[in-house]
Amino acid sequence: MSTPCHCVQLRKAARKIGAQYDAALAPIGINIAQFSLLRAVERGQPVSLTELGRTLDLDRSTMGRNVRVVEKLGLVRLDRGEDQREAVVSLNEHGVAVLRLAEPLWERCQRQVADQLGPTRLQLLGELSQLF
Amino acid sequence: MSTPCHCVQLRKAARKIGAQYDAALAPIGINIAQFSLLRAVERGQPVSLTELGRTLDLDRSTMGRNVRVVEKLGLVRLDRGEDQREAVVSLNEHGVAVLRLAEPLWERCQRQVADQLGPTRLQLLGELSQLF
DNA sequence: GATCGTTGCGGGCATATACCCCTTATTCAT
DNA sequence: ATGAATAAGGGGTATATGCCCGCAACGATC
Repeated sequence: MSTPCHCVQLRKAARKIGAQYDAALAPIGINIAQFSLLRAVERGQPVSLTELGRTLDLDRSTMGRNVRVVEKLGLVRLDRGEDQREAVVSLNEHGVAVLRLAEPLWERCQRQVADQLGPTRLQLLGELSQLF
Repeated sequence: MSTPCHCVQLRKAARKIGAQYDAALAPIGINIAQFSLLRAVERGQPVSLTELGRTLDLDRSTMGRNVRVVEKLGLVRLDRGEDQREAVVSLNEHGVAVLRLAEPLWERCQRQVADQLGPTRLQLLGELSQLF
């Protein structure tokens, strides 16, 4: 019979786990994609959209849109870089505050997921993301 | 320092693998989500949107939209069920033909991905999707 | 048979994601 | 120095996905 599609399996797992993280972060009004973005901004700030895209391995245009969302939430500032083509992103105070509030929620969820999966399968995730 | 987020890792892997399947299926004009949907329709036809959503573990409204896409591609037929509330989906001839064409492309990609991952990680991936 | 709770869909809204094309800015080779 | 190639963004388009709300149909109960 038909083997399950590896891709479909992976997407399903990603959806389910994503929903867990989203629920964990919901109390402060951000989701896991936004949390991940804010962390990347904090690590690199001020950082261009292209650079962010490289870091998070997302399309440049996707970055532009995702950044616009957190900008609308009032969490980041967008400026022009020295290179006049670049749009550089940094956290504003609100963004920093939200990130600090989010971190413990994220950590708790991260631990729960780790428990759900167990060490072997958890290691798989790291290996998978390395492979690509 | 900051541990990588399990969710972000998973999403990244899913994006990357998804892109491989999408590229493999591109010659016949469908993507992996649509392929997966067409297979589910064939297995269950005629099948209601709610039932499909349960099978694929997707939100009902998502199913409605995804089905509309393959309908626009001319691959499925939508009818009313006996229960007048139900919209039931079946493949039309074109849908069957496309599915038959897609299968070998999908299988090749599936094998390539399996090789990339190796048996151990592949097994873990199966376990992972079972967890949900 | 009228009513009420349940179920199935569709539409609205929002986000994440990718691709393509266009404009503008920078860089590089001649 | 100048013209070509390249890089950064922005906007358009499209799909996948989820939540919420409202409408319509169904079924059980009175």
